[in-house]
Amino acid sequence: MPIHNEDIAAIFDEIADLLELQEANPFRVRAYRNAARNIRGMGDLAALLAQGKDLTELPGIGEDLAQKIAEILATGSCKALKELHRKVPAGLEDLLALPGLGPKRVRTLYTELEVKTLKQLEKAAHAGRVRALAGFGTKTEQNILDAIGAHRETERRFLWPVAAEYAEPLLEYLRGGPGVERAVAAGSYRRGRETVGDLDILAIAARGKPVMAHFTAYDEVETVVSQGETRSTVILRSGLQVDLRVVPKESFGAALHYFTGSKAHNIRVRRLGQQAGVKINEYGVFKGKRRVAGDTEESVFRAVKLPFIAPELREDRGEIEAAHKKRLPKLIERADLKGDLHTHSLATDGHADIEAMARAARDAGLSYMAVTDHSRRLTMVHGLDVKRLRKQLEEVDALNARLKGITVLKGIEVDILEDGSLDLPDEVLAELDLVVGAVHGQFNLSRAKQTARILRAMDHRCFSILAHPSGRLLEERAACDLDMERIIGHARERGCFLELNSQPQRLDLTDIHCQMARAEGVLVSINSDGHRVEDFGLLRRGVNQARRGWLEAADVLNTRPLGRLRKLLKSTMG
DNA sequence: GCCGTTTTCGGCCCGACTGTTTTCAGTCG
Repeated sequence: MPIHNEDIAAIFDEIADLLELQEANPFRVRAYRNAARNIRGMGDLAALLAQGKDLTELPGIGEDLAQKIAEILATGSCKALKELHRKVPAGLEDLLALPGLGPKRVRTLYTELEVKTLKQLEKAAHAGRVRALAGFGTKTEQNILDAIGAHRETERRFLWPVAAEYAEPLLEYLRGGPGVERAVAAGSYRRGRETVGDLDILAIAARGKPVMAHFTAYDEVETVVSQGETRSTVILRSGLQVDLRVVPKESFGAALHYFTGSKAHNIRVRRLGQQAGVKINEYGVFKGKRRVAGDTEESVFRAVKLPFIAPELREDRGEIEAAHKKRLPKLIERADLKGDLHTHSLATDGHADIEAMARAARDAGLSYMAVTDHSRRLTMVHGLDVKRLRKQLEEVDALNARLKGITVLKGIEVDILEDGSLDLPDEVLAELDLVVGAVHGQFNLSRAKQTARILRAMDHRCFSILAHPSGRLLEERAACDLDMERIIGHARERGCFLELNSQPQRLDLTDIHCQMARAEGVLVSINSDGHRVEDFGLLRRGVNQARRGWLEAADVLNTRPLGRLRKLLKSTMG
């Protein structure tokens, strides 16, 4: 069984939980958590180890953890974890997942009430036995019951555009609040993550109290979780949690930096501050008691001798080191895109004809658009067979003769069949400007088979772009088990391209895979996969993901003007 | 358990809110 980074990270997190319950040295606990977090953002550890790489060179991994990683990769498990499980009752660590319960309280619950499971905890709380414990009270007891209830409804994350639907009106509302000078979204929303767990909003006002009263009075607020003068938390009817922090104007930059995160990035920057002899918090940068910076984010970075780092990069994935070396990427912007290489029309499952799509693409500032309808295998959407595809090609010729300011390219989103062959014969594929290949079924093949399937498809002499490579649908369907390193390497050898699909549920490639593609020199195509005229607006989401993946305009295929693009495509078409 | 332009020991990011207290511990982000 292949061991993934996530498996190792999960074991380290579990060890951290169990150590906490034993009241181990908190810094030791943190070391495990840091390692788990770092591992989630790294290249495949199994492959690194197989290459003979010294794991202690990785950040947060020393002798001990390197040895544990090797052990997990070899055996799938870890003796230290089993050892801990012998000392801590099974299931106890699950209680830590309840908000409001940390290691101290869970331990008390166990030693005083012999509570080991959620069910036992619920029973004890109902019986009023929790409130009697030292340090607990009736309020805490009720909070525990509420938390158990909320825990049953599985944690929900919101796709970024969904979060935006709640965030933007709320920001407008807050801007109209008493004494509010500014209100902006920070957190993972500002970093442009694929999904947002809760919304962090930062407001500038001289006095916090009236702003908080205004905030909690918002008519979509269902629950006020906490309310202070500088920080409050509410839950909206939609289930979205919103944290609002209010700071004075001179603290805006420091607060924006701090609340934008990520946590890992912040810790790095604060540590740099310590080394430079300053203290960084959300109110500013301080030398002793004197504020030396903090009105803008730039001033905070300057205080630790760094250039401005774009929010999308702030994940502690090398941005600090790159900034030090003045090697930060000049991130791609939406205006850099010259075309879109994956769209649909009425011929299959699109909602507009090719002409309407082309006009919309032109209105979106693009100068070319490939129509890439589905192939015959997808009978559900009336996929194109050879005859219908040839008819579409004639239609495109006629359209190009007529349309000004936009060129329609001839393409297909051809199904990659289970054995890696393509769903249409070579002769017709060879008549196209580009062939976009995609997997639409048999997502559950083994890693070896799925990878081989895609490699074989890429070997086809007409293959241009691999669309939505992992097949994942956020919050719905997991990614296929794929060896992305091999696929990216193969794309480089073959001279073909990988898609970053801009549909909010896909955003596939991931940010990390974009970074890998860039490192290998494989161009990424940012496509809308548009099915309706409005869908060209989604390209912003794709560009955002590309920025999170460190891509510059030069790393993206469809930033090329049409002539250059045609040459690149031709080189893939045997 | 990790780490090092204060280096092999002694640090490890920092502040706010809640609920319990009556000056603070626990938890969270």
